[in-house]
Amino acid sequence: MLENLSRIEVENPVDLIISQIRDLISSGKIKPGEKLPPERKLAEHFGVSRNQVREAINKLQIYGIVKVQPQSGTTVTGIGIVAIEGLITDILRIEKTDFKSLVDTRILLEKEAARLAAINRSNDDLIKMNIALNHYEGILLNDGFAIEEDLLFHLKISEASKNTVLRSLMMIITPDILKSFTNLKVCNENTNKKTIDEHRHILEMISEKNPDGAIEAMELHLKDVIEFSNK
Amino acid sequence: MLENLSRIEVENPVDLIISQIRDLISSGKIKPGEKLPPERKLAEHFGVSRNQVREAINKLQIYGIVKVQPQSGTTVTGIGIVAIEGLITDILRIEKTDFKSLVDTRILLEKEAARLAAINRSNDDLIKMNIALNHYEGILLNDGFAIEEDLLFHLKISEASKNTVLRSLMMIITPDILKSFTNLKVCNENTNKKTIDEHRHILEMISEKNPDGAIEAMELHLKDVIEFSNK
DNA sequence: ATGATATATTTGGTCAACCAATAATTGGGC
DNA sequence: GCCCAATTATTGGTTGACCAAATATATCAT
Repeated sequence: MLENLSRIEVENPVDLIISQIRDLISSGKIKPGEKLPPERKLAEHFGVSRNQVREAINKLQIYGIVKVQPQSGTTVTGIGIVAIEGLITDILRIEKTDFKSLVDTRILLEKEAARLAAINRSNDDLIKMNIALNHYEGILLNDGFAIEEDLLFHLKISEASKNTVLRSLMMIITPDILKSFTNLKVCNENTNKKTIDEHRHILEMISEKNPDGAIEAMELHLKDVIEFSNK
Repeated sequence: MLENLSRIEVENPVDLIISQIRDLISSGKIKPGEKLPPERKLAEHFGVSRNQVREAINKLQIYGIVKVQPQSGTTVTGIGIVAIEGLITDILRIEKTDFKSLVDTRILLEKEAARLAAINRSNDDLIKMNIALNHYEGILLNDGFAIEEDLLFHLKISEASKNTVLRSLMMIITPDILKSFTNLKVCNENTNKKTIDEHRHILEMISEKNPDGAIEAMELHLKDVIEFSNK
């Protein structure tokens, strides 16, 4: 009964440090290409432990804002100035990404993935997609919902597209899609039979190496989601 | 003279630990929702320090594979099973992204961004894009190259599209684009005047709220890059 | 004065010990 | 026998000290 009360969200000290460093960069005190102050100085300046500074720098490194060179220093990447423009704040409150943006972008990627898969798929890809699809159907008919397995099938399509970047991007947004769908309860039980047919149709088009047909099939499949996101 | 010799790339121990944990999950020894063994046990089992395990878990957390609960334990999230399928291996060899995939995907995103920007751009967006464009031209005419500023202009377009996810994805691939361009020396000085005109044309189309025109202009602008990636 | 070499300092990386909050256990009271 | 509180053990978080490599400085021979 208590889990729906507003959760007291204590601001993570590491995120605060990230913000501080972000300010250092965006205010122009440190320009791209220049070195960040050493971890010890930063720790002293912010009045925190060095490990927390290290953790913050680690995150910044993962996002590509800075590059650490062992035994030398941490430099602000040239692209940092690009990412700083808004990426970090996005990461800190990633839940604010609106649902429509997510769906629209997903559709953009999915259609292209289906098109490329129809062109580039190997026989091995076909087998893998089939396995994923059968697995999805099995779970769906038993439990009534199988969002994860659904998305897994879609990921196999992006794999078959042979475009590694497209696939990576699909993987990046997949968790968010899953989260949103679960939260908003998009899945609808009485559409199960329909979605299975749609999936089979997509796979068929890819199998036949029909790019336009694949796009069309994917468009049809995602139509419900589009409508849901538009309301 | 030595800096171009093949650098001996020692596999990062933290990445190795990530692989190990990935295996623990994907092999089914730990299922979504279940707890990961405590950090101390993992450290002992892998024969490494606890800090390294913590760092690995940190990364997994950033990518949403696991969720750490202080003083309680680290649980594998539901989405893990999807992400585990390949996301981690992507993290480990992110540099293997091939150039063609990168360019193709970029074009897909850029065209959609231009289209949406032509529909959704505010007057404020126009001002920002203009500033970015002028800044780009200034640097270009002085130094002869301004890839970063170029990409900054493109990012402003994705901002004007008002699709936050699309913008985030653009930001994610931007560093890789920059890296590839620098490595392959795609930029060509005698095309400077041309690219400036192309940029102005794109901005014009967005300003006029002409989606199709914006797509076309962007296509034209990226034509050189497409040709370069196809050879 | 200049150059190379040896030393000292600074750097990020690593580690083991400690802290506070939580979960599990145990003991007592009803 | 059952339930609740006090205690103990376990958890992730934090800290300061130490390490090896890279850099800056000083020293000395030329």
